[in-house]
Amino acid sequence: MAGKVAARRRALRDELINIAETTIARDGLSGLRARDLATKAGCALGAIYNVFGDLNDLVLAVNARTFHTLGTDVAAALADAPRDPTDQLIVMSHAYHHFAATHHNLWRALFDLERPAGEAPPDWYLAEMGHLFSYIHDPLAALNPKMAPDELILLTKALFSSVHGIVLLGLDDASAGVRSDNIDAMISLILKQMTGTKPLS
Amino acid sequence: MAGKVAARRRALRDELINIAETTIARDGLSGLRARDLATKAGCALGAIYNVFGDLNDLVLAVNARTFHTLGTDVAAALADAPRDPTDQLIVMSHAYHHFAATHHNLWRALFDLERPAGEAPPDWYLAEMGHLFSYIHDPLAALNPKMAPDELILLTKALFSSVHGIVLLGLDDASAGVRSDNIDAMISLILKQMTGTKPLS
DNA sequence: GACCTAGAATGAACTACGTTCAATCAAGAG
DNA sequence: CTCTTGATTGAACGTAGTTCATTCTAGGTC
Repeated sequence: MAGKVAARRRALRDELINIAETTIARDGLSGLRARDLATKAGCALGAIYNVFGDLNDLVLAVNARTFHTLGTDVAAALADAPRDPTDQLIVMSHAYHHFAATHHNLWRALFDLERPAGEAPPDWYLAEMGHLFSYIHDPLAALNPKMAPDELILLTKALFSSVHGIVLLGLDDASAGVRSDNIDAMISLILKQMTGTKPLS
Repeated sequence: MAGKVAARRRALRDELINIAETTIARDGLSGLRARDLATKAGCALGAIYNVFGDLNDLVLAVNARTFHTLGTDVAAALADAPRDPTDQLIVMSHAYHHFAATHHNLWRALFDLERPAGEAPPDWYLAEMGHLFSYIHDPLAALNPKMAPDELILLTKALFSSVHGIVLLGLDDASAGVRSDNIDAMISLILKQMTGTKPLS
């Protein structure tokens, strides 16, 4: 039977990604150990390196999945959001926060995995990032019809980064024991200020 | 001579912090190696552990210094900034960006050093953070005289987090080879939008 | 079905860490 | 000078990721 080897390789690949995903979700990126992985997958230690160049490559595969799910979640939130652009931005940002909070370790792995200096991010990363940006871009364009395209792109990126920063530091506080139900409140506050809506008193 | 030992210990402590600082600045947090440290300091490997509990404690000491310098820089920028609150926020944010860009690895170490889960940040961290927040708080209070104190605190934190996020992702791009002179532009854009100033066309 | 071969699978071994601790050394008291 | 105490030392330990000589096996050939 031709292709049996290739099939096993693919099966092991998926298995390893699954195990790595649950391990990172439970113990964080630094909880991922090659030997544990091999034990859990029922394969030899070296087998991991037949399928992935190194553990970083494996984490990259997990990250691709995570990022895709994140994109799907945000898109779903946008789909049944109100027509109002400001509301759309808020709903998406809350979805981003919700994803980061419920998959904290997986979400952190997206940004904690250190890329070799000066190396470009993988294509799928840029593609998923592009999706997220386009979701944000359109409501912003509706809100600022007269803004120059260049500036609109800058604003899109700035707004994403802002929400990301709020979620990042907010969840950091949360994991240090500081109560932080107010991440959503901060997001709404910023977005309403930025889109010209008056705060709700 | 009493106290000679204690003096040597203090000297070694400072020496180790200095070496760790330049090492992290050059090679990043992950470039810090206990054996290199001992060699450079001309002391035994174990001597490090007479002075610091572990390498994390040493990095914490470096971070205290870094954070203090950061606070000083931002305060200096605020000192010779215009009276206009929006301008003050922009000038401080640019100073934050400038510090992060010129001391990238040291700045990253502030946030990359992983704290044991659920453990509170050290006091000096909270104190320095408090300083930064108070610098931001006052101009914001001037801009929003009618805002409730609670909401103002939330806005302060949200604004800091936003600028932090913009700088973080912007420098990430920069270190991946993407041109990013526009970090300052994004900061100004966000702050002007948020404080109600119309963008400069 | 027996044989052969390419390349996959294996896991002991290697390197590189942080950290420890039994052995060593030196400072100051008597 | 000797003794004692506690600082100092660095070889050794534990735990990582990664490698590669060896073993095994799938699948083609006669």
